[in-house]
Parts: sequence; structure tokens; C-alpha cells
Amino acid sequence: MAKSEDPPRRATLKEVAKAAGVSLASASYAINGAGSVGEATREHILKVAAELGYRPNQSAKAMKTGKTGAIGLIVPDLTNPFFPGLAQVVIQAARAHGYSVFLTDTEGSTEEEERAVNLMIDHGVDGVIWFPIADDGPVGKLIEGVPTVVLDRNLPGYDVIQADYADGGRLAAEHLLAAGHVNIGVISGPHAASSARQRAEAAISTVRERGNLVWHVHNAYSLDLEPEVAKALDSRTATAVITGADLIAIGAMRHIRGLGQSVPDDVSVVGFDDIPWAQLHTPALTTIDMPVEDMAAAAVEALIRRMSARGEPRRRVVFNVELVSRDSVRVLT
Amino acid sequence: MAKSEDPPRRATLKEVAKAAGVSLASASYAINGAGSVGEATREHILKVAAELGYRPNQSAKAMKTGKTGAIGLIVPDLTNPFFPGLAQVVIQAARAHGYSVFLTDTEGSTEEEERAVNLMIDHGVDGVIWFPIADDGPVGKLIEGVPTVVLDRNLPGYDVIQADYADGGRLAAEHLLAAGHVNIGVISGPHAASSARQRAEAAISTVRERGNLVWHVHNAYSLDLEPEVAKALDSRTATAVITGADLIAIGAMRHIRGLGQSVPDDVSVVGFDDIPWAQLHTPALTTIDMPVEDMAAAAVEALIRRMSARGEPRRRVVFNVELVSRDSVRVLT
DNA sequence: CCTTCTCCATGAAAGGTTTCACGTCCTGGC
DNA sequence: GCCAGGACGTGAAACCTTTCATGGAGAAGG
Repeated sequence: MAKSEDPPRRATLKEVAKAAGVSLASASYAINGAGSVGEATREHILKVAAELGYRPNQSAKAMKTGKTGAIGLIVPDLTNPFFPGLAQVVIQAARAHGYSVFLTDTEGSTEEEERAVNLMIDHGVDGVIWFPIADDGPVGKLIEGVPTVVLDRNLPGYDVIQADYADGGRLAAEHLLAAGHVNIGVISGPHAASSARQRAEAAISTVRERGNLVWHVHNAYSLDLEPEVAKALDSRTATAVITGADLIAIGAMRHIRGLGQSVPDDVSVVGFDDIPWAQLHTPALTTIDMPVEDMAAAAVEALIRRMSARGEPRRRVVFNVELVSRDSVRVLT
Repeated sequence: MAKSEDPPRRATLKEVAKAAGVSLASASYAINGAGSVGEATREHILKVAAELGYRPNQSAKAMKTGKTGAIGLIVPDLTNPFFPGLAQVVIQAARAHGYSVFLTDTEGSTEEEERAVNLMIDHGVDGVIWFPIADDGPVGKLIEGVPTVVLDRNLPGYDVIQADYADGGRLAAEHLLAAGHVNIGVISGPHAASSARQRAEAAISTVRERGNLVWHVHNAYSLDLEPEVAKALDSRTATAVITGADLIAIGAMRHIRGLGQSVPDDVSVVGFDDIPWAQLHTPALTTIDMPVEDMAAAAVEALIRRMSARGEPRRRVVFNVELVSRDSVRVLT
């Protein structure tokens, strides 16, 4: 620290009141703009407070009011490029409403998720925005009592913000079919996530209608492919692959290239999410764009609403997705 | 919310004490493992507390002790892929020590930075880890009074965690020179950041010794290139480019490709930071690796130390960097 | 001139915890 | 059998704020 004088004590409201020659109550009212204080007095108090560099002690305030002015944001994995953009918007939107955000990263484990939630509740957040790892996290019950909005999963009882995953899956499949692909493989996200299942199911049923589903495997939301996924790719039976996430798509493209094949010449790939990497990748990835920023902002809005009106019926907001066509899909002639 | 019964009130310590038939003081001691409580009583109290689902009210605790158990992490821009990894490690390390972290993203503006810091101080963080945008942020004085460790910049008076930027710049330049490049351009990061200057200066002086510095321009830490940078690249006078960050390098490679040139055949590029994208990019980017995770962990360690021993002399830790050679540099024969 | 408001201002309680200072009881030493 | 001292427990203050209930003074109306 710059100075070693240990306690650069902050002025307390009592001190402000004394310095201003008014009562504690008046000082409080003046500073919070509540209660009834004469115009002149208020200004005087404010001036004195400013001089003393008064900063309200949030802990004390929180204790009285029960509101901490903090919200929690729980995401699975910050290094998944899907999340930073989300977090950024949440943080900004929250700040615009005067809230700070506790961010926590659960690193893909349900126990971490539970610990994270507990820590947050203990620290006294006013509300939580939660992007769950799986549908059945033990956390469902834990969050009881704290206003919560859930992203991505349609957890019963919570306010929910989602994208139209089924439509995304369908779009991806149709795009491939329209390009003349017949033998299509699907690498979907983890079984445990309903959003991943929805993407996959819609894609699969669309493929089945007019094409041929050659395989369907699962992979974590990661660049690294699991053995069964690698094996599926190794079989070279599909001319096109639908993936449950851009990260998986990129991992798959790497693997395909490792096989000596080319994307999109030999195999076409479509992703999901439209993370920033998607367009930077070579070839640029055709993918399903979700309006993450809008969703994040909506989550904050929903949380703010919920925090002030706890009784309201839950809401579920579903955002539209759209296919963005780039270079990873080959049109068969 | 799952239930609409408004207040699922949490048990208070007083209630625990009463239910256990002991005094408030004993209950407090038992739960905090301090003071003197008989083994039997302690266990009994703990049991009762568990039954009642007692969770200490952190606001009250914070008010008494002055410690909130929260730390703040201030980074410039979460969407810059350099930061999520850093944040993740900080969050984890902090949690391992029982701290929650307020994360805030200053979006590159110094005013935001100031607001963010104020909000954090008001919320009562016990300490702050700060990755400043510029050397002259107005924040230098603001943080006074809150234990703070600064990342990346050597701000006087603070505990500092850095990487050996000068060495990185030198390494990059030497790598290029060793590969036979002579006409070398430098795109460094923003003027305002001393770390960017150090990288550039070392690179430039090394280039000057044994090669030819054809131009030197600046760019924000972003994929988007500023006009003067584009102009420099357009001049096609350099066979190799040293950049102040991987993000800039990727932006530059895009631009170079747009010129109809190839990386590395026509122009070699070296980055700085070794962000996750670097190895995914085609061509994979040769860059300077900083041990971000270690630095993040060190920052938390340093902060913890500082929070418990405010008087200690400041420390500055400098991490070594190393060049990781990939495919974006051509060896001239 | 007196009553009745309204407007300002204040004292004091409350909120949940930690911790100091003190008291009681039992143990062990002589 | 007494006393010193340790172990265990307790009451109460303090932390800083919000907010309720109350009081006084001045203005307006009769």
C-alpha cells in the first residue's frame, strides 16, 4: 500500500451528523433522499459528507435493509468462449442498475456448482443468474429463497431465458440438406443438458426426414473430442457433421484435418452458438447464432423485476436463433 | 421462485443459542471455533445449528469484523481472450481461500474503471486485484486504503505481478532475426500501457541491432486495426511483423491475407500472450507465452498476504516468458 | 388569539454478530 | 481441607445504519 498508516478509517454517518450539527436520522435521510429534510439542511449535510469523504458502510446498510446490492452470476466455464461475452453484458447491465456482480465459474462440476451457490448465498446476494451445468444439479433446491433467473435450461419454477434450440437444430439440418448432403453425423453436447438434447433431437429428426443419420455421438463442451466421437469421425461415413457447439465444431474440424481430409471439401461442419472464434477460424464456421448479449441483458432485466416483485408468475423468454452461413459447408452440385 | 411464501427466514445465531440452551456468546464461539467451549457443548451447538440450517449472516459479521470475505477483480475487457483464463484462476484460488470475487470489466475506459473501483469499495471488498488499462488511471489514488495488487503494470506503491515483457520483446525479435528476417515491422499495444511499451522497446532495440525496423505503429488490444496500422501493412515493406498481443497478431494476419499475401510465406507474424486462439488459428501463431495462470494464482497469494499483513514492504514478482514456435514464422533460407 | 395542520427534525430501537471482561465451578497441589 | 488457577460459560457493549414514533415550531384559518 502507498501509506503504511494502518487504518485510513472512513468517516461514519455519525461523524457526518456531528460535523453537520444535525441528528443521525437527518443525516441518513439527507443522504438517502428519503424522509423529510429541509432543502437547506439537506444541502449542508451533503456538503459536509462530501468534505469528510463519507462512504456509506454497505455492510451495515445491508444488515438493516437485507439488500446487499450484489447479484451472483454462475457460469460453467469462463474459458469457454461462449461465456465471457455473456458475463460482460451481465456485469454492465447490473452496474447500470447499481449492482455489483459476484462471478463464479463452476468448472463443470456439480459439486463446485453447489459450493459456489452456497458461498454466494452466504455472502448475501440479492439475486442470482445461473447458467446450470446439468438439468439435475442439486442446486435446484438450494437457490430457493434467492430470486433467481436461469439461463439456457428450462428449470421448473424459475424465470428462464432461453434460445430456440430446437429451431437451431432444425435450421442446421435443413441447411445441410439443402446443400445436398445426405449422410449426416451429429455430435451433440453432453447428455445431461436439456438444451443440448433439444438441439440434437431437432437436428436428428430433420435429418431423418430427408436424409440419412449415419451416427450420433456426444461430447463435452470442449475442443477435446472423446474417443467415441473420434471414432465416429474416423469412420468417414458422413459428408456433413452437425455439432452441438462451436467449440465442438472446431475440435471436430481439427480432427478431420488430422485425418487428411478437408473442411469443407470432404466434410462439412456446422456449429452452434456463434462464438467469436467462429468467424476467425479457417475455414470460417457456419453456425447458429444466438443473441447472447440480448439474452444476458434480458436475464438482468428479469432478475431486477423478480427482485422487486417476488410474487409475480414466472416468465420464460425464448430468443430466436438464426443460421449464419460461412465457409465450413460445401454445397454439393 | 419455487415457493411463493415470501420470507423463508433463515435462523439467527440467537435462535440457535436459545434452541441449544446456551448463551449467544457460546454459540458464536462454537461456530467459529474460537473462544473456550467445552467439547460436548460445542458439538451440541453445532448439531442444533445444523438442524436449524443456520447460516451466518455475513452482513452482520462483516459489520463487526470489517471483513467481507469478498475480493474484487478488475480487468479491462473480458472479451479479450487473454482475460477469462486469468479470471478463472483468480476465482478458483480465491474460493479456495474462502473468498468470493466481484468481477468487473472496465471496457477499456478510464471512467468506467473509476466507477468500477468505487462500486467495489462501497460494496466493501477486503482487497482488489487490478489489471489497469493505462498507467495513469485516476484510480491510483482511489484504491488507497484497500489492499491491492496490480497486474501487468508496475505501479509504484503497489504489490505487482508482471511478466518479463522486455525479455518477451527481445525473444520475439531474436526469433525473427535468427530466421533470417531483416525488414521487420512492429505493431505495439496502446501507448498508454507501460507493459506495451516495454514489449515494443525491447523488440525494437533488438531489431535495430541486427536488422532493419521498417515501421512502428500502435494498435489497441483488439482484432480491429487502426488506419495507420493498416497503412503500414499495406506498404508491404516488412517480411516479418512483431505484434504486442495475439489479438493484434490475428487482426494483422487477417489483414495480410486480405492483401492477397500469405502468412507465413510472404509475411511472418509473431504474437504475444499465447491466448487460446493462438494455437487454433491457421496458421498456428508463434508467440510469447506468459504464464497467466501462475500469475493469477500469484496475484491471489500476494493479495491474501497483503490483507493479513498490511505493513509489509511491497513486492514485485516477475514471471519469465518463453517463445513458443508454431507456424506463423517462415525461416528464410 | 387560539387551534389545527404541516413541515422539519430528533431520539431511540433494531438488525445479527463478535468479543471483552467477568463469574462460577472444579481440579490439583500442598 | 484450603487455596490457586484453569476451564468453561455468560452478559453486555459495540459495529453502522435505517426507520418508527414523537415533538416542536411556525403558518394558516377561524
